[in-house]
Amino acid sequence: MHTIGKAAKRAGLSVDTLRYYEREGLLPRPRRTASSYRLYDEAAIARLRFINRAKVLGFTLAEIRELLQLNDGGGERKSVRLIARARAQEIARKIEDLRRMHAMLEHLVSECDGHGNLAGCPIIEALLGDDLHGSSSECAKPHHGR
Amino acid sequence: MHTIGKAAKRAGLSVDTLRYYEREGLLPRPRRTASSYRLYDEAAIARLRFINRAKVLGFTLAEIRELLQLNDGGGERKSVRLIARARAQEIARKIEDLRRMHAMLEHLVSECDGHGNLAGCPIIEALLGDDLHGSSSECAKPHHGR
DNA sequence: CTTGACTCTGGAGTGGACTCCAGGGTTTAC
DNA sequence: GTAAACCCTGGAGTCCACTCCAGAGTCAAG
Repeated sequence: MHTIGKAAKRAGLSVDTLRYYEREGLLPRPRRTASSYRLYDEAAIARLRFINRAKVLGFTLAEIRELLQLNDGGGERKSVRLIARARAQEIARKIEDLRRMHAMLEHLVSECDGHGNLAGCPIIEALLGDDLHGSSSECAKPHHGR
Repeated sequence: MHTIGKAAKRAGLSVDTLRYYEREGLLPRPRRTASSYRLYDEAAIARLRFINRAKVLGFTLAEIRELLQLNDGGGERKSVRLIARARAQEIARKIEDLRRMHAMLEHLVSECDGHGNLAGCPIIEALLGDDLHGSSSECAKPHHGR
């Protein structure tokens, strides 16, 4: 049994974060000592690690809560798979957005020799003008959310 | 000369956003009518478009302010180029992070047939277990910032 | 017995980029 | 003339995932 500080250390999180997760319903209310110190067992720490891993994969806390509820309530694989797939698709979209941005920036940087004042600087020109990357218009606003 | 609503529409922003940008110093204080309605000319609208384009490229408002100040103050190409390059590098890093996440998720999803209850679901297993993607350990936390 | 490290609670603050509100005044269309 | 649609200001609220705080209690080492 670990007090909050040790549990936090073992899970790689901060004490405040553990209490926050508890408030947010990602962790069940833990057992307490007589002096109302929280006590965490190995299962609780495994749960914290689960949360951490899912965060690394880019899940939001809301999704993680969903995953945990599925797990706690004996949900179905189908649901978990769906969440993971949605996440993967969102990430793929985001990557596409970023790749477009990156291409435009690289293009602009490559066109700019970095000498002289701003008059005629291709980067500024591009920002001022009507076209951002030469000609075509597949330049959409990035998708929002996360 | 446009009042704020029309200027906002032409720039593809909201009225509130225009006032916000003014407060934040991205826009100079505009001329006013006798009844203190803001008036925007074409130059102001061009500036708004500039801001919008830069946002599409993923610049933060702070960077955009910097870019605008450079432009207003007759800065040097070198500085602009530097900002753009830094931005491009950040984006490249972010793309790498997302790619890693995506690969892991896709792997997990492909391993899950989507049938049955959660016992033995590879996605849940991966989140619970000690390894996230088979074996190696190149799975770092995503870089933070933006 | 004291010091320092730990824990508790409830609540406030952070940042980035807005977005919304109340409580007014103004302009335009019919 | 009146209703709708616009504009003004200052300030508060939003989202997310924390992070920090004050003020108080508890525990382990020396």
